[in-house]
Amino acid sequence: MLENESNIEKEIKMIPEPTLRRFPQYIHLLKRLRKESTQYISSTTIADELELDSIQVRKDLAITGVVGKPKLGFDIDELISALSNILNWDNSTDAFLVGAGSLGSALLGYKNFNQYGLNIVAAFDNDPNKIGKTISGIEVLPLEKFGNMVERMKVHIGIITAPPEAAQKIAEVMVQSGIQAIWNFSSIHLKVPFNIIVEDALLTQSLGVLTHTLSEKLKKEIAVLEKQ
Amino acid sequence: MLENESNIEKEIKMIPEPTLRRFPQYIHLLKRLRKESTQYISSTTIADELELDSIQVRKDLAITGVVGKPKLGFDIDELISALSNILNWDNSTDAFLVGAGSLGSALLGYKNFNQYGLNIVAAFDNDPNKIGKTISGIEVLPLEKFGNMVERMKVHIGIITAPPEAAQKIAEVMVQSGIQAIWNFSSIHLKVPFNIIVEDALLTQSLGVLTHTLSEKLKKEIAVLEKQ
DNA sequence: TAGATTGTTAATCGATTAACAATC
DNA sequence: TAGATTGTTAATCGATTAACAATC
Repeated sequence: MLENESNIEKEIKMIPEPTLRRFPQYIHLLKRLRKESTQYISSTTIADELELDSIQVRKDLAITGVVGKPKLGFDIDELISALSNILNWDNSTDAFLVGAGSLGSALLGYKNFNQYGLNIVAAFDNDPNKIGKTISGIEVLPLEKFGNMVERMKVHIGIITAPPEAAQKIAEVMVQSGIQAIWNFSSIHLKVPFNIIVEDALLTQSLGVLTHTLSEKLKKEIAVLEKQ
Repeated sequence: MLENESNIEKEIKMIPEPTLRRFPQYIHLLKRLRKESTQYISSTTIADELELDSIQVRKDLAITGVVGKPKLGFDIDELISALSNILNWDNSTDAFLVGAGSLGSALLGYKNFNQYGLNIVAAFDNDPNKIGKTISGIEVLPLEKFGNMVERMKVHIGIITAPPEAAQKIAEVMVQSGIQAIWNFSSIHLKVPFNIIVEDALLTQSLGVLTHTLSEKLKKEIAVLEKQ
């Protein structure tokens, strides 16, 4: 009972988003290291591998509640299970996907998501050419069935891989059906009630940073050449 | 000549990364609004649409050099072209993709990238079952040909959609071949020389935020129910 | 003109980094 | 023990937000 209360307390203070975003990186690295049968790892090693600051790593890991041993470091298995628990990657959560185009099909074929707590159980579209097709073992259903099935299967996560013009409407259908969290792969900003979680995959954001940084680099190189 | 100098000066001060990451969002919104034939838009409207702070929007837009008109706002077309120029989305940059699995195939099929300055011109893999296949009009070539073709076609961008075990080695091949920027879809952290640009797509990071936030939400709701 | 909006300088906030004592 | 490493408190840094003058 007491332990339970302190757990709730622990969860009340929100994890800073930058920290939360580093957690998956830690998990990936730790799982790789575990295969090499090392039992302990120091914050310095983690920092080196991920090109972070070791103080930052220690502060991040402090949030998990796992305590390290001076001179030894942290128990890798302990870290993996603590981090997985925080991200809820130790449970499998069902999700419905809407938009069975190329990106949607890719996600349906990406069985690795199961490793990260996500289980895509059904796909929907309103294109008659796609409805009825089976992609990676999952049949594409007509969008009209979405609402009923969300209720019946108590699904909480919706994934939008539809084109931008359709995305907002799909989000609204999802919210009305009782979806609580949306993973948005469309490039538009979705407007949903405050209590609905939206996480944007933001592929074009990432691409923008890449194309900008590269063009700056090339410009600088040309500038240097011209000076000579 | 003078103008040229001031241009170089302008580009020397780096754009803060959070700002840079909002630029694609602005472009998406502005393109959508332009279709509705509005010519001007205020920072307040942009902020409302994207759920940002209007002061932040003004500060971001100030970086583009586009000046707004009091009481009217900013010229949408001017903003689009200034932002596109900064991201280098008004040019088309060729890219090679390595890893013709499900995610790689999806990206090959995603013709929208052309709109964002990226043109995937060839795909590579070392799986004999995939080599020779044509995906969305692009033939999958053996990885051994990568180096030669990068040199011949002067390609600067490499995209990694291979499994994590293979990713680091592919990155090294890319660097040796003269690739300058890598768009990394694998979950591992790539180690490359300091002057090579790496941008991670970080799908699992995004997924981690989603699954964590949802589980916290559900926990809270259960806690509230139990109190009653 | 009055009022909406821009653009800039200053204040705040929160994350990162530094410093250092505690520990095995 | 000596030294590497943890964990915490304080300092720094940079982005966000506030305040307000300038402008059409």
